[in-house]
Amino acid sequence: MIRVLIAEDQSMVRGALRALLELEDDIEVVAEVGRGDEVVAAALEHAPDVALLDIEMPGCDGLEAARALAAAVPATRAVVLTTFGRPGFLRRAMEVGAAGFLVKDAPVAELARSIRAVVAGERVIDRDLAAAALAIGPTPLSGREADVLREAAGGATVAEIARRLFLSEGTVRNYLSSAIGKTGARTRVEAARVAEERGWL
Amino acid sequence: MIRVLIAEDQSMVRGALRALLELEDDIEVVAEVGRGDEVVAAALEHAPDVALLDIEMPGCDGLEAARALAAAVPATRAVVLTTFGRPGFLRRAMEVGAAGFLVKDAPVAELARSIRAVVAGERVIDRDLAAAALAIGPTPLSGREADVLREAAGGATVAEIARRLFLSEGTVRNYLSSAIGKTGARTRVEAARVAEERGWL
DNA sequence: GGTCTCCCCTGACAGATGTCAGGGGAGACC
DNA sequence: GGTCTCCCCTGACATCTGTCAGGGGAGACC
Repeated sequence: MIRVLIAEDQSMVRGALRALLELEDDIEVVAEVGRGDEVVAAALEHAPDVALLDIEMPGCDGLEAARALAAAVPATRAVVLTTFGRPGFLRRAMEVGAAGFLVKDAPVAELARSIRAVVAGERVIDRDLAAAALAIGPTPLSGREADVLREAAGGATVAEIARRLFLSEGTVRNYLSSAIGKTGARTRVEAARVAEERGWL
Repeated sequence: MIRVLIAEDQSMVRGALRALLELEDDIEVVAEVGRGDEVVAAALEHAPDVALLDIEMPGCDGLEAARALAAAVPATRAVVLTTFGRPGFLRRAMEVGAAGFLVKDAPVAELARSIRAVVAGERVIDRDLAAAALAIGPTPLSGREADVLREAAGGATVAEIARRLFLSEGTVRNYLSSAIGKTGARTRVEAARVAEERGWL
Protein backbone atom coordinates (compact mmCIF):
# COMPACT_ATOMS: atom_id res chain seq x y z
CA MET A 1 0.00 0.00 0.00
CA ILE A 2 1.51 3.31 -1.02
CA ARG A 3 1.24 5.88 1.75
CA VAL A 4 0.65 9.47 0.58
CA LEU A 5 0.73 12.85 2.32
CA ILE A 6 -1.15 15.72 0.62
CA ALA A 7 -0.05 19.34 1.13
CA GLU A 8 -2.55 21.75 -0.45
CA ASP A 9 -3.89 24.94 1.14
CA GLN A 10 -7.30 24.82 -0.55
CA SER A 11 -9.19 22.38 1.63
CA MET A 12 -11.80 21.58 -1.01
CA VAL A 13 -9.15 20.71 -3.58
CA ARG A 14 -7.28 18.73 -0.91
CA GLY A 15 -10.39 16.73 -0.09
CA ALA A 16 -11.08 16.13 -3.77
CA LEU A 17 -7.53 14.89 -4.34
CA ARG A 18 -7.91 12.56 -1.37
CA ALA A 19 -11.16 11.17 -2.79
CA LEU A 20 -9.50 10.68 -6.15
CA LEU A 21 -6.49 8.83 -4.75
CA GLU A 22 -8.54 6.62 -2.49
CA LEU A 23 -10.34 5.22 -5.53
CA GLU A 24 -7.07 3.33 -6.08
CA ASP A 25 -6.71 -0.04 -4.35
CA ASP A 26 -3.00 0.42 -3.66
CA ILE A 27 -2.89 4.04 -2.47
CA GLU A 28 -3.75 5.36 0.99
CA VAL A 29 -3.80 9.00 2.07
CA VAL A 30 -2.23 8.98 5.53
CA ALA A 31 -2.01 12.74 6.15
CA GLU A 32 -3.24 16.08 4.90
CA VAL A 33 -1.77 19.51 5.62
CA GLY A 34 -2.75 22.98 4.49
CA ARG A 35 0.53 24.79 5.17
CA GLY A 36 4.04 24.34 3.86
CA ASP A 37 5.58 24.54 7.29
CA GLU A 38 3.55 21.54 8.52
CA VAL A 39 4.89 19.12 5.93
CA VAL A 40 7.98 17.83 7.70
CA ALA A 41 6.32 17.24 11.06
CA ALA A 42 3.47 15.38 9.39
CA ALA A 43 5.92 13.30 7.36
CA LEU A 44 7.89 12.34 10.46
CA GLU A 45 4.70 11.27 12.19
CA HIS A 46 3.02 9.35 9.34
CA ALA A 47 6.01 8.09 7.31
CA PRO A 48 4.44 8.51 3.85
CA ASP A 49 6.16 7.07 0.78
CA VAL A 50 5.16 10.12 -1.27
CA ALA A 51 4.42 13.74 -0.39
CA LEU A 52 2.24 15.57 -2.89
CA LEU A 53 3.11 19.25 -2.60
CA ASP A 54 1.33 22.27 -4.00
CA ILE A 55 3.70 25.23 -4.42
CA GLU A 56 1.84 28.29 -3.20
CA MET A 57 0.98 27.66 0.42
CA PRO A 58 1.09 29.68 3.61
CA GLY A 59 3.90 29.03 6.04
CA CYS A 60 6.41 28.22 3.38
CA ASP A 61 6.05 27.23 -0.24
CA GLY A 62 6.03 23.67 -1.52
CA LEU A 63 9.48 23.90 -3.00
CA GLU A 64 10.94 24.96 0.32
CA ALA A 65 8.99 22.15 1.98
CA ALA A 66 10.47 19.69 -0.54
CA ARG A 67 13.96 20.87 0.37
CA ALA A 68 13.27 20.46 4.08
CA LEU A 69 11.72 17.05 3.45
CA ALA A 70 14.75 15.80 1.52
CA ALA A 71 16.92 16.68 4.51
CA ALA A 72 14.66 15.43 7.30
CA VAL A 73 12.78 12.45 5.80
CA PRO A 74 14.84 11.08 2.91
CA ALA A 75 12.56 8.04 2.51
CA THR A 76 9.64 10.25 1.49
CA ARG A 77 9.69 11.23 -2.18
CA ALA A 78 8.38 14.70 -3.03
CA VAL A 79 6.07 15.19 -6.00
CA VAL A 80 5.23 18.79 -6.81
CA LEU A 81 1.69 19.38 -8.06
CA THR A 82 1.10 22.90 -9.26
CA THR A 83 -1.34 25.06 -11.16
CA PHE A 84 1.27 26.82 -13.23
CA GLY A 85 3.68 24.76 -15.23
CA ARG A 86 6.36 27.38 -15.08
CA PRO A 87 9.84 26.37 -16.17
CA GLY A 88 11.23 28.39 -13.27
CA PHE A 89 9.31 26.23 -10.82
CA LEU A 90 10.44 23.05 -12.57
CA ARG A 91 14.05 24.12 -12.30
CA ARG A 92 13.74 24.88 -8.62
CA ALA A 93 11.92 21.59 -8.04
CA MET A 94 14.77 19.67 -9.64
CA GLU A 95 17.27 21.66 -7.60
CA VAL A 96 15.60 20.66 -4.33
CA GLY A 97 15.50 17.00 -5.30
CA ALA A 98 11.81 16.51 -6.11
CA ALA A 99 11.08 13.15 -7.72
CA GLY A 100 8.12 14.42 -9.70
CA PHE A 101 6.60 17.56 -11.11
CA LEU A 102 2.96 17.57 -12.24
CA VAL A 103 0.63 20.30 -13.35
CA LYS A 104 -3.03 20.32 -12.49
CA ASP A 105 -4.12 20.42 -16.11
CA ALA A 106 -2.55 17.02 -16.81
CA PRO A 107 -4.95 14.09 -17.36
CA VAL A 108 -6.43 12.94 -14.07
CA ALA A 109 -5.08 9.38 -14.40
CA GLU A 110 -1.60 10.88 -14.43
CA LEU A 111 -1.73 11.47 -10.67
CA ALA A 112 -1.96 7.90 -9.46
CA ARG A 113 0.29 6.68 -12.26
CA SER A 114 2.97 9.24 -11.28
CA ILE A 115 2.77 8.30 -7.62
CA ARG A 116 3.37 4.64 -8.52
CA ALA A 117 6.22 5.58 -10.82
CA VAL A 118 8.13 7.63 -8.25
CA VAL A 119 7.71 4.86 -5.66
CA ALA A 120 9.27 2.52 -8.23
CA GLY A 121 12.27 4.81 -8.40
CA GLU A 122 11.40 6.75 -11.56
CA ARG A 123 11.39 10.48 -12.04
CA VAL A 124 8.13 11.93 -13.29
CA ILE A 125 8.23 15.16 -15.23
CA ASP A 126 6.05 16.33 -18.06
CA ARG A 127 8.19 16.06 -21.22
CA ASP A 128 6.90 19.26 -22.81
CA LEU A 129 7.62 21.19 -19.66
CA ALA A 130 11.11 19.73 -19.35
CA ALA A 131 11.79 20.68 -22.97
CA ALA A 132 10.51 24.20 -22.36
CA ALA A 133 12.69 24.54 -19.27
CA LEU A 134 15.76 23.40 -21.19
CA ALA A 135 14.96 25.48 -24.26
CA ILE A 136 15.00 28.64 -22.18
CA GLY A 137 18.68 28.27 -21.67
CA PRO A 138 20.84 29.93 -19.08
CA THR A 139 19.97 33.41 -17.91
CA PRO A 140 21.11 36.28 -20.15
CA LEU A 141 21.11 38.56 -17.08
CA SER A 142 24.38 39.48 -15.44
CA GLY A 143 24.71 39.11 -11.69
CA ARG A 144 24.13 42.75 -11.02
CA GLU A 145 21.22 43.00 -13.45
CA ALA A 146 19.54 40.14 -11.61
CA ASP A 147 20.22 41.80 -8.25
CA VAL A 148 18.61 45.04 -9.37
CA LEU A 149 15.66 43.34 -11.05
CA ARG A 150 14.95 41.30 -7.94
CA GLU A 151 14.70 44.48 -5.88
CA ALA A 152 12.50 46.12 -8.49
CA ALA A 153 10.20 43.10 -8.47
CA GLY A 154 9.52 43.82 -4.83
CA GLY A 155 8.38 47.33 -5.73
CA ALA A 156 11.45 49.29 -4.65
CA THR A 157 12.17 52.66 -6.27
CA VAL A 158 15.40 53.39 -8.10
CA ALA A 159 16.60 55.45 -5.13
CA GLU A 160 15.83 52.62 -2.70
CA ILE A 161 17.58 50.05 -4.87
CA ALA A 162 20.61 52.35 -5.24
CA ARG A 163 20.87 52.64 -1.46
CA ARG A 164 20.47 48.92 -0.83
CA LEU A 165 23.02 47.82 -3.43
CA PHE A 166 25.46 50.74 -2.94
CA LEU A 167 25.09 51.96 -6.51
CA SER A 168 24.25 55.28 -8.11
CA GLU A 169 20.74 55.85 -9.44
CA GLY A 170 22.08 56.07 -12.98
CA THR A 171 23.65 52.65 -12.64
CA VAL A 172 20.42 51.15 -11.34
CA ARG A 173 18.48 52.68 -14.21
CA ASN A 174 20.93 51.31 -16.69
CA TYR A 175 20.79 47.79 -15.28
CA LEU A 176 16.97 47.92 -15.26
CA SER A 177 16.96 49.09 -18.84
CA SER A 178 19.32 46.32 -19.85
CA ALA A 179 17.20 43.70 -18.09
CA ILE A 180 14.08 45.06 -19.82
CA GLY A 181 15.80 44.63 -23.15
CA LYS A 182 17.12 41.13 -22.46
CA THR A 183 13.71 39.85 -21.36
CA GLY A 184 11.88 41.54 -24.21
CA ALA A 185 9.64 43.31 -21.72
CA ARG A 186 8.22 46.83 -21.82
CA THR A 187 8.63 47.74 -18.16
CA ARG A 188 10.73 46.66 -15.20
CA VAL A 189 7.71 44.99 -13.62
CA GLU A 190 7.08 42.91 -16.70
CA ALA A 191 10.79 42.09 -16.98
CA ALA A 192 10.81 40.77 -13.44
CA ARG A 193 7.73 38.65 -14.14
CA VAL A 194 9.27 37.17 -17.29
CA ALA A 195 12.56 36.44 -15.52
CA GLU A 196 10.74 34.72 -12.65
CA GLU A 197 8.67 32.61 -15.03
CA ARG A 198 11.79 31.46 -16.81
CA GLY A 199 13.67 30.70 -13.63
CA TRP A 200 16.21 33.44 -14.21
CA LEU A 201 15.46 35.12 -10.91
CA MET B 1 -30.40 11.74 -7.96
CA ILE B 2 -28.90 15.18 -8.39
CA ARG B 3 -27.34 15.56 -11.81
CA VAL B 4 -24.20 17.75 -11.91
CA LEU B 5 -22.12 19.27 -14.70
CA ILE B 6 -18.53 20.27 -13.84
CA ALA B 7 -16.77 23.07 -15.75
CA GLU B 8 -13.11 23.32 -14.75
CA ASP B 9 -10.18 23.74 -17.13
CA GLN B 10 -7.65 21.82 -14.98
CA SER B 11 -8.44 18.23 -15.85
CA MET B 12 -6.82 16.81 -12.73
CA VAL B 13 -8.86 19.08 -10.46
CA ARG B 14 -11.97 18.27 -12.53
CA GLY B 15 -11.38 14.56 -12.09
CA ALA B 16 -10.76 14.98 -8.39
CA LEU B 17 -14.00 16.95 -7.96
CA ARG B 18 -15.84 14.22 -9.85
CA ALA B 19 -14.38 11.57 -7.54
CA LEU B 20 -15.37 13.62 -4.51
CA LEU B 21 -18.95 14.16 -5.62
CA GLU B 22 -19.46 10.56 -6.61
CA LEU B 23 -18.76 9.49 -3.04
CA GLU B 24 -22.25 10.87 -2.38
CA ASP B 25 -25.17 8.47 -2.87
CA ASP B 26 -27.48 11.14 -4.24
CA ILE B 27 -25.16 13.00 -6.62
CA GLU B 28 -24.16 11.98 -10.15
CA VAL B 29 -21.71 13.76 -12.42
CA VAL B 30 -23.33 13.67 -15.85
CA ALA B 31 -20.92 15.89 -17.78
CA GLU B 32 -17.49 17.49 -17.60
CA VAL B 33 -16.16 20.37 -19.69
CA GLY B 34 -12.87 22.19 -19.70
CA ARG B 35 -13.91 25.38 -21.48
CA GLY B 36 -16.43 28.07 -20.66
CA ASP B 37 -17.88 28.08 -24.14
CA GLU B 38 -18.81 24.36 -23.91
CA VAL B 39 -21.06 24.77 -20.87
CA VAL B 40 -24.36 25.57 -22.56
CA ALA B 41 -24.14 22.83 -25.18
CA ALA B 42 -23.27 20.25 -22.54
CA ALA B 43 -26.12 21.45 -20.32
CA LEU B 44 -28.63 21.18 -23.16
CA GLU B 45 -27.46 17.66 -23.89
CA HIS B 46 -27.24 16.30 -20.32
CA ALA B 47 -29.88 18.36 -18.47
CA PRO B 48 -27.97 18.74 -15.19
CA ASP B 49 -29.70 20.14 -12.10
CA VAL B 50 -26.54 22.01 -11.13
CA ALA B 51 -23.60 23.39 -13.09
CA LEU B 52 -20.41 23.82 -11.06
CA LEU B 53 -18.44 26.59 -12.77
CA ASP B 54 -14.86 27.66 -12.27
CA ILE B 55 -14.31 31.29 -13.29
CA GLU B 56 -11.04 31.38 -15.19
CA MET B 57 -11.46 29.10 -18.18
CA PRO B 58 -10.57 29.31 -21.84
CA GLY B 59 -13.32 30.05 -24.30
CA CYS B 60 -15.24 32.28 -21.94
CA ASP B 61 -15.13 32.71 -18.20
CA GLY B 62 -17.44 30.96 -15.79
CA LEU B 63 -19.44 34.10 -15.03
CA GLU B 64 -20.20 34.59 -18.70
CA ALA B 65 -21.10 30.91 -18.93
CA ALA B 66 -23.47 31.36 -15.97
CA ARG B 67 -25.16 34.23 -17.76
CA ALA B 68 -25.55 32.20 -20.95
CA LEU B 69 -26.83 29.24 -18.94
CA ALA B 70 -29.50 31.32 -17.19
CA ALA B 71 -30.81 32.33 -20.59
CA ALA B 72 -30.59 28.99 -22.37
CA VAL B 73 -31.17 26.37 -19.64
CA PRO B 74 -33.13 28.00 -16.82
CA ALA B 75 -33.67 24.70 -15.03
CA THR B 76 -29.94 24.33 -14.42
CA ARG B 77 -28.71 26.24 -11.39
CA ALA B 78 -25.22 27.73 -11.60
CA VAL B 79 -22.82 27.42 -8.67
CA VAL B 80 -19.56 29.30 -9.05
CA LEU B 81 -16.52 27.57 -7.54
CA THR B 82 -13.43 29.72 -7.59
CA THR B 83 -9.93 29.98 -6.22
CA PHE B 84 -10.15 33.63 -5.34
CA GLY B 85 -12.99 34.80 -3.18
CA ARG B 86 -12.95 38.25 -4.64
CA PRO B 87 -15.90 40.50 -3.81
CA GLY B 88 -15.89 41.69 -7.41
CA PHE B 89 -16.46 38.15 -8.61
CA LEU B 90 -19.22 37.63 -6.05
CA ARG B 91 -21.01 40.74 -7.25
CA ARG B 92 -20.82 39.70 -10.86
CA ALA B 93 -21.97 36.18 -9.95
CA MET B 94 -25.05 37.61 -8.25
CA GLU B 95 -25.68 39.87 -11.22
CA VAL B 96 -25.74 36.92 -13.63
CA GLY B 97 -28.11 34.96 -11.43
CA ALA B 98 -25.81 32.33 -9.94
CA ALA B 99 -27.45 30.33 -7.15
CA GLY B 100 -24.21 29.70 -5.30
CA PHE B 101 -20.70 31.03 -4.87
CA LEU B 102 -18.04 28.85 -3.26
CA VAL B 103 -14.32 29.24 -2.82
CA LYS B 104 -11.93 26.35 -3.06
CA ASP B 105 -10.56 26.91 0.41
CA ALA B 106 -13.94 26.21 2.01
CA PRO B 107 -14.28 22.91 3.93
CA VAL B 108 -14.59 20.00 1.52
CA ALA B 109 -17.99 18.90 2.87
CA GLU B 110 -19.32 22.29 1.82
CA LEU B 111 -19.39 21.25 -1.83
CA ALA B 112 -21.97 18.47 -1.66
CA ARG B 113 -23.96 20.31 0.99
CA SER B 114 -24.11 23.43 -1.21
CA ILE B 115 -25.21 21.44 -4.24
CA ARG B 116 -28.08 19.94 -2.24
CA ALA B 117 -29.01 23.35 -0.87
CA VAL B 118 -29.26 25.06 -4.25
CA VAL B 119 -31.33 22.20 -5.62
CA ALA B 120 -33.66 22.75 -2.66
CA GLY B 121 -34.05 26.35 -3.77
CA GLU B 122 -31.58 28.01 -1.42
CA ARG B 123 -28.87 30.46 -2.26
CA VAL B 124 -25.41 29.47 -1.11
CA ILE B 125 -22.88 32.20 -0.48
CA ASP B 126 -20.11 32.39 2.05
CA ARG B 127 -21.30 34.87 4.71
CA ASP B 128 -17.90 36.47 5.26
CA LEU B 129 -17.50 37.04 1.56
CA ALA B 130 -20.99 38.51 1.24
CA ALA B 131 -20.24 40.85 4.14
CA ALA B 132 -16.96 41.88 2.53
CA ALA B 133 -18.69 42.54 -0.77
CA LEU B 134 -21.33 44.69 0.90
CA ALA B 135 -18.83 46.49 3.13
CA ILE B 136 -16.94 47.72 0.10
CA GLY B 137 -19.82 49.94 -0.78
CA PRO B 138 -20.57 51.57 -4.07
CA THR B 139 -17.70 52.67 -6.28
CA PRO B 140 -16.10 56.02 -5.45
CA LEU B 141 -15.05 56.30 -9.09
CA SER B 142 -16.95 58.59 -11.43
CA GLY B 143 -18.08 57.26 -14.76
CA ARG B 144 -15.25 58.82 -16.66
CA GLU B 145 -12.65 57.76 -14.10
CA ALA B 146 -13.81 54.18 -14.48
CA ASP B 147 -13.70 54.45 -18.28
CA VAL B 148 -10.12 55.69 -18.22
CA LEU B 149 -8.98 53.17 -15.60
CA ARG B 150 -10.47 50.29 -17.59
CA GLU B 151 -8.41 51.32 -20.63
CA ALA B 152 -5.29 51.70 -18.53
CA ALA B 153 -5.84 48.22 -17.08
CA GLY B 154 -5.48 46.89 -20.59
CA GLY B 155 -2.07 48.50 -20.90
CA ALA B 156 -3.01 51.48 -23.09
CA THR B 157 -0.86 54.62 -22.95
CA VAL B 158 -2.26 58.01 -22.02
CA ALA B 159 -2.16 59.02 -25.68
CA GLU B 160 -4.05 55.91 -26.75
CA ILE B 161 -6.68 56.38 -24.04
CA ALA B 162 -7.08 60.04 -25.02
CA ARG B 163 -7.75 59.05 -28.62
CA ARG B 164 -10.19 56.28 -27.76
CA LEU B 165 -12.26 58.37 -25.33
CA PHE B 166 -11.99 61.69 -27.24
CA LEU B 167 -10.24 63.43 -24.35
CA SER B 168 -7.04 65.42 -24.01
CA GLU B 169 -4.01 63.76 -22.50
CA GLY B 170 -4.15 66.12 -19.54
CA THR B 171 -7.69 65.03 -18.78
CA VAL B 172 -6.73 61.37 -18.94
CA ARG B 173 -3.80 61.97 -16.60
CA ASN B 174 -6.04 63.76 -14.18
CA TYR B 175 -8.67 61.02 -14.12
CA LEU B 176 -5.94 58.39 -13.63
CA SER B 177 -4.48 60.41 -10.78
CA SER B 178 -7.88 60.74 -9.17
CA ALA B 179 -8.56 57.02 -9.51
CA ILE B 180 -5.16 56.27 -7.96
CA GLY B 181 -6.08 58.43 -5.01
CA LYS B 182 -9.57 56.99 -4.54
CA THR B 183 -8.30 53.40 -4.57
CA GLY B 184 -5.36 54.15 -2.29
CA ALA B 185 -3.00 52.75 -4.90
CA ARG B 186 0.46 53.95 -5.92
CA THR B 187 0.19 53.45 -9.67
CA ARG B 188 -2.53 53.20 -12.28
CA VAL B 189 -1.87 49.46 -12.67
CA GLU B 190 -2.36 48.89 -8.97
CA ALA B 191 -5.46 51.10 -8.98
CA ALA B 192 -7.00 49.03 -11.75
CA ARG B 193 -6.24 45.83 -9.85
CA VAL B 194 -7.80 47.15 -6.63
CA ALA B 195 -10.89 48.38 -8.49
CA GLU B 196 -11.33 45.03 -10.21
CA GLU B 197 -10.97 43.12 -6.95
CA ARG B 198 -13.66 45.29 -5.35
CA GLY B 199 -16.00 44.98 -8.27
CA TRP B 200 -15.75 48.68 -9.13
CA LEU B 201 -14.61 47.96 -12.65
C1' DG C 1 52.14 43.08 -25.61
C1' DG C 2 48.09 44.58 -27.97
C1' DT C 3 43.25 44.12 -29.05
C1' DC C 4 38.60 42.81 -28.19
C1' DT C 5 34.57 41.73 -25.42
C1' DC C 6 31.92 41.75 -21.40
C1' DC C 7 30.76 43.37 -16.86
C1' DC C 8 30.38 46.98 -13.74
C1' DC C 9 29.66 51.67 -13.16
C1' DT C 10 28.07 56.68 -14.04
C1' DG C 11 25.62 60.99 -15.64
C1' DA C 12 22.76 63.43 -19.24
C1' DC C 13 18.60 63.61 -21.55
C1' DA C 14 13.96 62.76 -23.83
C1' DG C 15 9.62 61.02 -22.89
C1' DA C 16 6.13 59.27 -19.54
C1' DT C 17 3.70 59.64 -15.07
C1' DG C 18 1.19 61.73 -11.51
C1' DT C 19 0.06 66.11 -9.13
C1' DC C 20 -1.71 70.61 -9.08
C1' DA C 21 -4.33 74.75 -10.24
C1' DG C 22 -8.22 76.18 -12.46
C1' DG C 23 -12.60 76.80 -15.54
C1' DG C 24 -17.58 75.73 -17.01
C1' DG C 25 -21.99 73.36 -16.41
C1' DA C 26 -25.61 70.97 -13.85
C1' DG C 27 -28.11 69.95 -9.87
C1' DA C 28 -29.08 70.49 -4.87
C1' DC C 29 -29.88 73.52 -1.23
C1' DC C 30 -31.01 77.82 1.13
C1' DG D 1 -31.77 84.13 -7.42
C1' DG D 2 -27.50 83.03 -5.27
C1' DT D 3 -24.29 79.72 -3.42
C1' DC D 4 -22.15 75.33 -3.06
C1' DT D 5 -20.61 70.81 -4.60
C1' DC D 6 -19.47 67.49 -7.87
C1' DC D 7 -18.36 66.02 -12.47
C1' DC D 8 -16.13 66.81 -16.63
C1' DC D 9 -12.47 68.95 -18.81
C1' DT D 10 -7.68 71.14 -19.68
C1' DG D 11 -2.72 72.64 -19.50
C1' DA D 12 1.57 73.43 -16.70
C1' DC D 13 4.96 71.42 -14.03
C1' DA D 14 7.89 68.42 -11.00
C1' DT D 15 9.38 63.87 -10.73
C1' DC D 16 10.18 59.32 -12.46
C1' DT D 17 11.45 55.96 -16.17
C1' DG D 18 14.07 54.11 -19.70
C1' DT D 19 17.62 55.04 -23.24
C1' DC D 20 22.02 56.52 -24.61
C1' DA D 21 26.91 57.63 -24.58
C1' DG D 22 30.94 56.63 -22.39
C1' DG D 23 34.85 55.11 -19.02
C1' DG D 24 37.76 51.53 -16.39
C1' DG D 25 39.06 46.78 -15.29
C1' DA D 26 39.52 41.84 -16.09
C1' DG D 27 39.96 37.97 -18.90
C1' DA D 28 40.29 35.71 -23.49
C1' DC D 29 42.47 35.59 -27.76
C1' DC D 30 45.97 36.53 -31.26
